Amino acid sequence: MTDTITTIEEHGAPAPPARPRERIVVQARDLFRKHGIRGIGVDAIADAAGTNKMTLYRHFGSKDELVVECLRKVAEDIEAMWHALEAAHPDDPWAALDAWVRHGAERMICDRRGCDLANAAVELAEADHPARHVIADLKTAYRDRLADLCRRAGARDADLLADTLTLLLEGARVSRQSVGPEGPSARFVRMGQAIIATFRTPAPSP
Amino acid sequence: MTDTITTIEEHGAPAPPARPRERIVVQARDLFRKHGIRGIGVDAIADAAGTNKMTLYRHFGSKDELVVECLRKVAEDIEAMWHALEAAHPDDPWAALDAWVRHGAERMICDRRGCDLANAAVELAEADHPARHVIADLKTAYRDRLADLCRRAGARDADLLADTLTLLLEGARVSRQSVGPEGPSARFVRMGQAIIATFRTPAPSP
DNA sequence: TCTGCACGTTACAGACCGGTAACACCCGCG
DNA sequence: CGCGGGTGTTACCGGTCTGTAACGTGCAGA
Repeated sequence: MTDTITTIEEHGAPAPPARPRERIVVQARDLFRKHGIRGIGVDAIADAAGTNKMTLYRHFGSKDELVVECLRKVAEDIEAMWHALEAAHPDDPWAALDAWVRHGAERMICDRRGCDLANAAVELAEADHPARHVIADLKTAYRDRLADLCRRAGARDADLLADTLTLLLEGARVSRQSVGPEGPSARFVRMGQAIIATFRTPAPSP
Repeated sequence: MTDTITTIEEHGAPAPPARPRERIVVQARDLFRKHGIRGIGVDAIADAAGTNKMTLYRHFGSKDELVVECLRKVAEDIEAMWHALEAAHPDDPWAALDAWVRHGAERMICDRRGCDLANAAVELAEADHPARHVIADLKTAYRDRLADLCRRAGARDADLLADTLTLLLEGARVSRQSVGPEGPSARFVRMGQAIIATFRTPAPSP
């Protein structure tokens, strides 16, 4: 019985996960994020995961498959975020919307790079890349979920509000990569809250 | 006196420009846009420009230099857009703002890929890439120009309006690459006009 | 103890990339 | 006519990339 296994088994898995497959995905997500998908090679990913290229290719038939798997993991994180958000504000959709805005801003603070999904869409220019369907599906699901929240809140035009907030966040995250955190994205929270307030009143203009 | 030169001299330069340097830049912009900067090689660019890699390297010391030159050309187009916009609405900033929104939407219709500057910022993940300064400067200049227009129009909070519109357009162009033209970006004009209207009234809420 | 399976290691293939060297060519200009 | 600069051509270098082959190893479970 080696130490490596006992230590892992003892306290969950806070450090590197035991199985090579998970370690690869974790490291791949990190490195794709830092260097871009085209900017890092599978060899470096396997190395960072403490394994080797051969094992990587035994789990993922190609680099593209690994990319898709990483995007799916991103989706899981997003799903968890939604659950936490709705659990924190079960009966107050407006508060949930406000929390969504603030949460979006918080995520931006730590990250120099923006949204993994959007970045991948930009980087993988080929129109038939296998990741593109995944990206489109996830982004659409995200918007629909936000629209559902707006609808439950009784916003004036829930779909338009959801679309506006979606573009605002998307823009903030990409703007950060162009001009940094001091640019227009710095006032994302104020914008979001102001726009939400606009959609809260029944009908201001005739 | 050869034909090639006379024809060019006669009717401006609608077809391929005469000099290899310009042809290279034109083709590079097109191919960078279609395949991404990392997705196309200098050899293919030189080929598309009807010349060869050696000539390309005689004009541009490196691929990065060519990238920077292309971004500068993008800036020239943006400059021309601003001139046209302000010339069309010399004394009506609100109309100019509205035209800006509609023009932004028009540019999106034809383009599957979004903003060259933002795409480059996403793709060139290295923090010290020579193109990053160019991108940041141009994006900042763009925002400042929009803010100036908002200020001249007498908007309630000109800077916040400019930032909001900037993020909205940025988001629309990147969203298109994720979910296509039927996504949230489809209603960019409505959003922009609604937001501008909000900033036009003196102060709606106490 | 034996067997099977996941994993590690090394080496390699084949392609593409950015960038350079050397040389031939053509054409305008003096 | 000769000259020089911009251009075309070919070949090449060294590196990196994705992906594969072949073989060795160590552990787990029967």
